Amino acid sequence: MIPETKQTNEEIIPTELIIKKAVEVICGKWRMIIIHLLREKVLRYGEIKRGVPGISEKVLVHELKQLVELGMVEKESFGEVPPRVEYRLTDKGRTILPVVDLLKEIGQAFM
Amino acid sequence: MIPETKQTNEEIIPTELIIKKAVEVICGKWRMIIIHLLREKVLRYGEIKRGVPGISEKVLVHELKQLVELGMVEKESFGEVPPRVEYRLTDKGRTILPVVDLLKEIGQAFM
DNA sequence: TGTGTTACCCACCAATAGGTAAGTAAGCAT
DNA sequence: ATGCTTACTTACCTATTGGTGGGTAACACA
Repeated sequence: MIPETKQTNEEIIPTELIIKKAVEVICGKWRMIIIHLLREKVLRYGEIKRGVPGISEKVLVHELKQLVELGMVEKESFGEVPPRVEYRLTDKGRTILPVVDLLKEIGQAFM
Repeated sequence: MIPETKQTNEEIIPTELIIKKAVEVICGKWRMIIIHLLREKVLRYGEIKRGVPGISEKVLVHELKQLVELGMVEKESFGEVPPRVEYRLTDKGRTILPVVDLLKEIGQAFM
């Protein structure tokens, strides 16, 4: 059982740790749905909320914060009142769109 | 926002529900690691346990049960003492190997 | 003055996931 | 008799996740 993953001139991280991290990143009841929503459009907070029916405000705010922290989403606040805040996928966020697509394929088989 | 997924002559399931189900199926701290372990070998319970360091017995047993229920893993008990039990990936289980591979690629970027 | 708007925050609660440590069955070797 | 082996089970506990229902800022408009 030898770690298979190489990083040029850097430490070698065992596959299981990498998978664990990736699972951390993509999991959560709503996260992939939010990413999927943001796939083609820049959306305001309220638009995301309406696009993810069933999610609570607390969780949506928390998810968006984490997605920003992870570098997957960018937040832009315009200093207006009432407030206007826009969220858009970053390039890093786009790297997980293939996962979303795979999930769409695979999910069918388990319905 | 029109549901994009068609099933010939069957009900149309909204994309978000499919993604949600898929996330349910693949999530859990250890599940993808177990699947990855079983990728090329049929393994006994104890071998899996040693291959997933850190997992508790309770959780491992529970995960294996769920994977069997989901049809992703097959369990074979030989009526021996001390017991011998083998676990192997099913074809259905193999359908999520592409997800594991994607996770391996993506996980890197978030380490 | 009062109401609506929007994107939040907060205190509290419930459900689920995961961890710990002990025990069990049944046979074999000592 | 005793202990070793293996694949579990059980009771109990903690941590994380998610949900509920309220509040707030700051301005525009009636």
